[in-house]
Amino acid sequence: MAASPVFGKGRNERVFAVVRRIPKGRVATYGQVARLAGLGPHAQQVGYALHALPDNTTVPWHRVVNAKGLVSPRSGGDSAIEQRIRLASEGVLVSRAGTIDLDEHRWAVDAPR
DNA sequence: AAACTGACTAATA
DNA sequence: CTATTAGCCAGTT
Repeated sequence: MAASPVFGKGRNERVFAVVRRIPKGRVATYGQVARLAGLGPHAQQVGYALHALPDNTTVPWHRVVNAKGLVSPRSGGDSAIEQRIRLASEGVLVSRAGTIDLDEHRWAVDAPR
């Protein structure tokens, strides 16, 4: 075999694996997850993957936000509000406008500095 | 089986 | 600050 013994069946599984590794009280951006998942600069794929996520998933999708530190408004969905509430419940402070202090909550594998 | 839609980022103007 | 352009995959119809 020698082919690429990749995990999972698609890229989705890979994204979920990374999101699941996000520690509580911390948030990661789509671009960050995409990079860790090995998708490269293709952050949109992460968004699409979460879109296909079932409701019974154990993945903390609410810990994923966009690069602006803003909670994705999604399309006409109130789920964005739910996400905000979940984050606040974990100790993540969210501004009234929906902005999060990435400097404070950005999930850094190695934050030197 | 083909086409459409959808949770994004980054650079440029 | 906003607007525009280019790139990707999977689920649903």
